[in-house]
Amino acid sequence: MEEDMYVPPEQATALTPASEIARRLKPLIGQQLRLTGKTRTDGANLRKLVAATLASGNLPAAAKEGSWRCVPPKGKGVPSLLREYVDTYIVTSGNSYNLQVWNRDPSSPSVQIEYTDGATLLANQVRFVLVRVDTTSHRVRCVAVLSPDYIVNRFGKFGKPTVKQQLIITPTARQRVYEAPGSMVFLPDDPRVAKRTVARVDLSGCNFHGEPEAGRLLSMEAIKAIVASRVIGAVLEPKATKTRGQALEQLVASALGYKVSDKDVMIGGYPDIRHQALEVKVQDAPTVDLGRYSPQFEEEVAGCAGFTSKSVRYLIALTDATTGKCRGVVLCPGAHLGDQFTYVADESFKCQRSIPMAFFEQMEGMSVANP
DNA sequence: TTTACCTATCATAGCCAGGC
DNA sequence: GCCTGGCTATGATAGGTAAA
Repeated sequence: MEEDMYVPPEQATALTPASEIARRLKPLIGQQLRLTGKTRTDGANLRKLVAATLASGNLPAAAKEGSWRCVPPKGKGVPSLLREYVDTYIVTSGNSYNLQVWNRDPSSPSVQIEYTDGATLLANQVRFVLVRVDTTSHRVRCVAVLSPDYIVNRFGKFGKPTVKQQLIITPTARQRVYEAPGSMVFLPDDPRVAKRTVARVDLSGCNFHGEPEAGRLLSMEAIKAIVASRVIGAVLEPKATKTRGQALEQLVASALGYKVSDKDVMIGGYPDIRHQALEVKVQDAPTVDLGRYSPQFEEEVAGCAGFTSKSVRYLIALTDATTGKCRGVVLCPGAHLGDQFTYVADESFKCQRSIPMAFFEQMEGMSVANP
């Protein structure tokens, strides 16, 4: 049964050796795995395929209920195929494969599974099963079973963990914004910030990436008026996912009175329009990626003196997925985002390591362990 | 069983350092 | 100074699960 794959082995020492795992996964070579193009689906299908293949052979005995526990809260970052302590990854196209390991540092000895007798399974013991699938024939081209040590020795260390904070604007919450007066949910600055703001100022000579300046910080009310006339109803090309954010940034910056060139908006950063301590986002999907900073946790913002992640102002434009038309706007200091919407409970992080595609070319048609 | 919420998945854009 | 490739960050979205 496949569901047994989600229970660790009775003995931490009873795991099938990597070389044997590779041998058992040999039948996958040439097998078809229908790629849907939906990343999450493809990843899940691969995991099921590997689970079923392993489950059809000899597995270590399953641990008894109550004899073990997942150490990380909610099992975050623990490999999914626990019985063989394996995580699966799908490799498709490109010149290199970006191996992304979520919520654990793959080369650290941090405890993932703890048995009541004191035995443990550690993060650096996980076996990585990388399966390359051909994007046109949808057939498995090779399987590599790798240990974290091997990956580090051969390709270098995993990169610095990158943090991702998320906020959810549910369809219901989105509807509330659409139906709010002026299609806008608006909250003013904290009084401490408000007294540093002005109602109007000529910004044409300023760089919007510069630090906020006394006397040149617009009040939220002023920004609100500009947004109402220039952003609500604006169309942000739906096809250009990655550039829509820049398009909005450009639109807002010029509406505020800055002189903006294409080059200016290419410079990312937090907050986007630092001179106004204003972070700008376009959303047609519910998940808002906040990136490194989240107003849920107050932090000084580097290069934005006097502001923290809670006082930085957020402008979130909610657009229609098909037309790209902006149907509502949330404009408020970061501190208030949480009153309206839901934060994803914990922050997530990932460690990345790129692996050249040539590595997989070498093992075409093979299933090997730490070659 | 169905729905709603939360999280994990892979792709890729954009930045940056090192080589020429 | 330009090009290349690796690293980091951001992006949409479906799977998974808890609640209804």
